[in-house]
Amino acid sequence: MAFSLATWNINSVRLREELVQKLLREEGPDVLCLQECKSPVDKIPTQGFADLGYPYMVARGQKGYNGVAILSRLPIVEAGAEDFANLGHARHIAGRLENGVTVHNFYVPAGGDKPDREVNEKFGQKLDYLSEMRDWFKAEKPEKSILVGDLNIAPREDDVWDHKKMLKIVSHTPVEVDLLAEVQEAGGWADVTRADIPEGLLYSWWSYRAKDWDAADKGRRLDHVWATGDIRQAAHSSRVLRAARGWEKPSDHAPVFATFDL
DNA sequence: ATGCCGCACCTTGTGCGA
Repeated sequence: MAFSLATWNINSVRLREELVQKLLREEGPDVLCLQECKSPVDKIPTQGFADLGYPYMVARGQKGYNGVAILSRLPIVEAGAEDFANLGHARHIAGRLENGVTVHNFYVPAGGDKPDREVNEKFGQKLDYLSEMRDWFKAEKPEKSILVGDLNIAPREDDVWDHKKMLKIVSHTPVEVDLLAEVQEAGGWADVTRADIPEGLLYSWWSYRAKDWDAADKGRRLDHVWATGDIRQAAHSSRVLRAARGWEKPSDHAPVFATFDL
């Protein structure tokens, strides 16, 4: 069975209900993982999604901030949710498909402005969150699993518009990039997007503050699709739907897609 | 160094995103 999957930081699922529906109608991924829903679970507008053929959802939510959801055409059973670093935030949900594949959907803390945990508590929380992800996957030894989400780190030089300028900017500092590599190593995760698209600049986020995001193209690749080693070869057809960043009242993130033959 | 934009809410300012 082949199934397609997308991950998208939606920046309010209620405000952008119609954009989610547009994506489901026009692109039709079998599974759509959303981050920054900014909604309690019982206020997520599920009816319209169900009407489009997506009756299954597992989610974690809270009022105003964070929030993750997995929408699916395929039956999905909840496999769990973790609260790494004990932040009390809705940043992770995992679900299992009937083919035995587990999907982990993450919204890693952004980390604030200054990359120094002595003066910026949020940066410390980001590092702690990643460390606990690493330790958890090291113990868990995930198999037949996909990890997606807004990891809020652009690891490679060609994942940012200017590597040297970004070295002290949160999301591309060496300490974050190294920790993300440790998470990857601990879970045996492969970067599906970069296996499919190994060369060249590739972004999934462009700031709202840039006047002309498309022409300036000062982006970062913050949104990721990973797979465990046992299924990494089944992945193909990765792409970033850059056009979605140009939709009316857009999210500042574009959806990232992959297909798995399993 | 700051502001730029845009979200939700304890809403006409504030905290957060990154």
